[in-house]
Amino acid sequence: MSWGRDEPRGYHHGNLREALIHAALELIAQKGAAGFTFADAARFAGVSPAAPYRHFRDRDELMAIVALRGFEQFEAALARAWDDGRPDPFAALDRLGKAYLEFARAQPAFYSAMFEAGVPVGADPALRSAGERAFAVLRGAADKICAAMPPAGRPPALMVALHIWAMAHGTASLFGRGDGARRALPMSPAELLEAQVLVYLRGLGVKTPQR
Amino acid sequence: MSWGRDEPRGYHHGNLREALIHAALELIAQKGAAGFTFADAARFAGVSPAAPYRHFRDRDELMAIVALRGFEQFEAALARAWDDGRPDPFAALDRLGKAYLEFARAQPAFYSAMFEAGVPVGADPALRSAGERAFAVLRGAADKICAAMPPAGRPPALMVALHIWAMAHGTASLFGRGDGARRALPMSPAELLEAQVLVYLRGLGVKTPQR
DNA sequence: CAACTCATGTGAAGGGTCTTTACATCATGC
DNA sequence: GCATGATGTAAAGACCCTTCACATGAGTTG
Repeated sequence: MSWGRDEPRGYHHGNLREALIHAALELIAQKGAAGFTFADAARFAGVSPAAPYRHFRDRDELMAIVALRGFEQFEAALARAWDDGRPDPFAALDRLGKAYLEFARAQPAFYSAMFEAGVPVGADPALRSAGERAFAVLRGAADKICAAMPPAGRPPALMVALHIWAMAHGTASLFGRGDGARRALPMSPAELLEAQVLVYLRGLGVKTPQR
Repeated sequence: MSWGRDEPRGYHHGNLREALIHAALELIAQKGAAGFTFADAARFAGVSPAAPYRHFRDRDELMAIVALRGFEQFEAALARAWDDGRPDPFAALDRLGKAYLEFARAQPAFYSAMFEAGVPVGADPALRSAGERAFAVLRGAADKICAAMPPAGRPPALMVALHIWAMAHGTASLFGRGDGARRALPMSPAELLEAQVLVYLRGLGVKTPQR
């Protein structure tokens, strides 16, 4: 793949829109969401600083597109991990948590754009709905977890989904980012989250299969 | 209080350092951590764009100072809420969670600088230690919670502290920020966190006094 | 009290980014 | 072929970042 300015090209780039998105990912990963500049992306793609404006209203719109792509990939990664709750919802939930952390670790550019760059997720309908779809995976998992409980005293699945989201997100944000400089932990983020979710499930009264 | 450029002043400002910190807080709260500029802060304080360089190496250092102040205020707010676990550790823990959320809601500028602006907390020793002191409040709370459990099967207090931190931080980051545009919830962030912590504590096997 | 010194603030300047505008190039369809 | 619209360029104004030489005046010292 070649998104940079390796080969010479004619007056027209041919695929500038995609090239700019990839440039943004590369640059955000390198220098953080704040350090990334529109002109940088143009330079990276080998075009003039004005060219990006043919494809995005401004830097913020490019950032929002990156966040949108991020939510789509995030949803795909979570859905792949959840795999419809196979072989059982608890093993699948464990994979789901690990996938959440893995995404935050391996895709810092997407994660920043989605959660830290101040992109107004609620404003853009497309972005909002992409976020909803990603959350829907968690929601589906919570449904199956709740369905495994006796109907009496069964908690609202939405609440359980929000709780799982908060645990995964908190763990990822505090301990699971690439920098690692944040804190020396006695255990890995994945172990920490797994233990946390297990305690939480026990608190819900769920019988998790012991291993 | 007057940190703006209300009254005229002589050649020297008299308290520029503090004025710039307050300007930064004001501007970050208004326009976000990314939108805040060094020149803006100077204008806000009524001095030339070069003046801030007499007090801070660059924009990043000012941001780090804001984060430092934030951690100090955060620690104070958490300690006040925890109040050494009075009247009982569970009521105090509930206050602690609410204080965490309240800080994120009422002090978005501090919160952004501390957790979202990409300030390298691990790098600066003063910043790192301020963060540690804030966390120490959670750690102390976890100690008392664990002490209320039967010694057999008592979990590591550090792990419990990290779990509580992750829950509070995840809830605050996802649902508790000022914008509110993020998601319509069936319950308030405070209720959500309280329920989550209660479930978690039950999972630990703690007997929380019923109300 | 006068002179000195140093912290603090200014103005100007170079270099970078953001964004718009008029213009250049080329792909596409008729 | 040729018109047309999409895409890229160059240039320009406004703003920010940062440094430098210089100005000011507060505190110290004899």
